[in-house]
Amino acid sequence: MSSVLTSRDTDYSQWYNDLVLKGGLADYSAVRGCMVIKPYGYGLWENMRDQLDRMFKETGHQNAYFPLFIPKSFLSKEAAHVEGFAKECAVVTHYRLKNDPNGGGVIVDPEAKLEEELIVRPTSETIIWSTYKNWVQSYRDLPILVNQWANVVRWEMRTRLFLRTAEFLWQEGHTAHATRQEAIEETEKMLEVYATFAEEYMAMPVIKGVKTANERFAGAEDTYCIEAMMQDGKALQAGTSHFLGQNFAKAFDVTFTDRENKIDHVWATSWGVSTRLIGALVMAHSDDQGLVMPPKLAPLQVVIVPIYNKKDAEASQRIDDTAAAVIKELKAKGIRVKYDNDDTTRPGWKFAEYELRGVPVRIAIGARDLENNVVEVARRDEKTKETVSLDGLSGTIETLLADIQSNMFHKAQKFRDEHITRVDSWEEFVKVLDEKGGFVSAHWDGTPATEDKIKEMTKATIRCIPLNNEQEEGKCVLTGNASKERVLFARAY
RNA sequence: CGGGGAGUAGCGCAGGCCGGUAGCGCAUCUGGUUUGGGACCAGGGGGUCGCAGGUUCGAAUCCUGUCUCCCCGACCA
Repeated sequence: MSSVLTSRDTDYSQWYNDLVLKGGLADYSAVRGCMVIKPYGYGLWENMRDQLDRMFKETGHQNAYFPLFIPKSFLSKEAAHVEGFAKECAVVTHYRLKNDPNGGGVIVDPEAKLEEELIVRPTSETIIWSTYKNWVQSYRDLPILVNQWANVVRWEMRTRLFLRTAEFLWQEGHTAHATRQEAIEETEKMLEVYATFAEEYMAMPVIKGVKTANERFAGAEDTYCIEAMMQDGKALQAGTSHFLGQNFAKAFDVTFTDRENKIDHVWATSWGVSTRLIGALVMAHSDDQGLVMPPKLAPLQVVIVPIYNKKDAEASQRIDDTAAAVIKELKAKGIRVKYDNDDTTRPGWKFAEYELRGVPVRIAIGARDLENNVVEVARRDEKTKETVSLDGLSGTIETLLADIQSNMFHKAQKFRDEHITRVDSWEEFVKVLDEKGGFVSAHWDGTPATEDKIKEMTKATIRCIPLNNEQEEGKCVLTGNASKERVLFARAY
């Protein structure tokens, strides 16, 4: 074995790194905190992006593009916003280099200092709302439903491949509305889009909820989120949708005249998901043999491996012919398939390699199979193999891919559900967090101070207050004060 | 920024305490045999030992400084 993975039990972090690196998703780069997304990882991102993009378009949004650079003064216009992002901004101060007169290569030209420094966007609310000001006069200019696919930079202290990098790819939707109600509906609608995407495409169950004040986006009135559960029992925020109220409209003076000829500030939302979803996908499904990709997003859904026999050229030809016919049928059904007839690696090597890469279905074809009009079909999720007739094979594979997709979801859902624990005492709370992990459903007195205290004592935060949460009288797990509902705590990425 | 670990061939590592001019596995190249779970045989190529100073006749090895990366924590999507 040339590429052995660390097992999840041995070292979960190392297992994750091994998967990302050896599975061919990404590499470390020469720049601290920044990663190279390799073709296989980028192919996965393209599939995610394309599907999300379709869903955004279906809900009435259009794509646009705003600048990478934001004038420093813009960022400071919304108080909470600048507070939230100031500590992690990259700043452009100069616009020119020159040769070092002392012979030390190039240096920043001190004479090329910018009048106003530019921030590399950590998010685009400010540049976008400064623009929307010019787009909106009347209620007839609303709503604005715009999304952009972009890179952003947040100078994180500690980074992890895909989960937290200094630069990452994402989409950010920014919408403007005439009424509070409409903006809230938009926020909820996009949360629903994210939840559907996570569950139906990533096969990753999520809990929809609202963030507490502590965890809210800087500048939002309400932050909605989808929270997922990883295999090590830690929670991961997979997407957020913010109701921004009139905060940014006020900061950038974006007003409109309504039907009653009254002037009001515009109501806003923003929502985003990032390449972090790739990290979520990896940690939600993969195993000690490597990645496990959900068929709907897998860059490669089916790989066909020929089992040649050099002494029988005629049989090898029949294998190639059969594979060609199978590929034609699969492609006709829109299935992403590859024929790996590279004769420099042997079948066993290929089997291991495609398992590491998480290709959902593998078909092996040898001379022996052809004599019986069958092939060997292996599924990655359950690591099982069976002999399947060549007749109607593409239909069989199509059904199998759908079955894998649904099996992966149900497996992840079962795991997630088993990792939601209701607790009613502090002892239990700490015990469950330490010994079992996962979400802990407990009463909380509703104060930020209590949440902070709990975080300090246990490193657990409130991941969300689930939507449509059951109302139930109870006592705060820490303070014993009255509480009307349970919230979900967890240690999180 | 604190705590831990590591920089020696493309990858993974040994050598270091006891200084003498670098080795193993995998990968790679050539030829051959092979192909149903990471093949085998034979031959070959590849390294200013992270960087900079110092000690010494001589430094991967000792000393000083410095840089980088990974893991854990504080900050966060």
